[in-house]
Formats: sequence, C-alpha cells, structure tokens
Amino acid sequence: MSKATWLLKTEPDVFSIHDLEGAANQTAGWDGVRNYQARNRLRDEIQEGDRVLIYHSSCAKPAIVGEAIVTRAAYPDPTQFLPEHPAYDARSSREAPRWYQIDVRFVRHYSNPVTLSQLKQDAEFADMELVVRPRLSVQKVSERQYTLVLSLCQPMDVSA
DNA sequence: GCCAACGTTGGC
DNA sequence: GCCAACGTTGGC
Repeated sequence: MSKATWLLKTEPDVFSIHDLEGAANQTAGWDGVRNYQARNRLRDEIQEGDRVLIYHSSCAKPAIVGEAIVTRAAYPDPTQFLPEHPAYDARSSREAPRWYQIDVRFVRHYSNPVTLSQLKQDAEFADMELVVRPRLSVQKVSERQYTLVLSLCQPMDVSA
C-alpha cells in the first residue's frame, strides 16, 4: 500500500504545529473530530505511515504550516467519554464508540507556510478539497498537489 | 464581529 | 424521508 497524503486542519489557538512539536515524543492524538465524513476517513482510510499536512485555520494567516506522519491508525477517541470534556458525546458509549482519532508525530515545519491565499490564486489547486470543500477537517491531498505544495513551501534549492 | 456555507437535528 | 430551524465553521 503506497503512502497517502492527508491534510488535517487545526486552530492554532487550540492546538498548533508548535504544540505537536513540543509534545512528548513529538506525538499527539488527533482527537476532537466530531464530523461524520471526517470521522469516516480517520477510521476507515488513514493508515499508519501516511503523510499529513498540518493546516492552521481560524487565524490571521490560514496556511499549510508543516508535516507530520501517522504513527497509529484509528482507535476510539477517549475524549468522547469524558463528561467534563468539551468534545464529550453523551450518545456514545465504550461498547459502541462513535468517534475515532489517530496519532500523529511531528516531522517538520515549512520555512514558507503555504497560505490559503496562495492556493486560491493558483489554478493548479482549483480542485483541491481545501478550496472546494473548506469546512471538511480531514482532507485528501493528491500526489500532484503534494508535490506542488513542496515546491511552494521552501526557498528554491538549486543544490538539491 | 459578520455572514455564507453547510452539517445536524427533530417534527411531521 | 423531507425539510425547516438551528448550530458551527472559518475566511474575511
């Protein structure tokens, strides 16, 4: 199975790529997803070893800010069982969990985050989910789109 | 803070 | 199962 690429959105005020980098083992559970389509992708499609682009939303400069890697495939999101937690779901149960999460590990920051504004201006990204369906929090990224993101996220390196 | 887009809920 | 009401997201 070849490695797939995903884009995960997060609000940096709540959990940023810097928080991921600073976490134990630079690894964190991607919890709190409460949308069925996003849940289905987490649960059914994302595999250990897949590549993840981290996107910062609801902030001054919405952008793809770096990369992570999936270190654990889907398992029940424990926050759904915690009554005090904002992501608690009274309709879920440990016998029939409703929500799932994955674990991701920090890989790197982009020296030049790729902004939403850039993506919108570039016709190459016209069919990217981030542009077409911006509210979905777990998005697929094609190989071509990933390659294009790479070409934008760092200064030109002629020695490479 | 506004508001458009869109997901979810619940009455019927 | 439809659809109106309502809630949330997230760019601007």
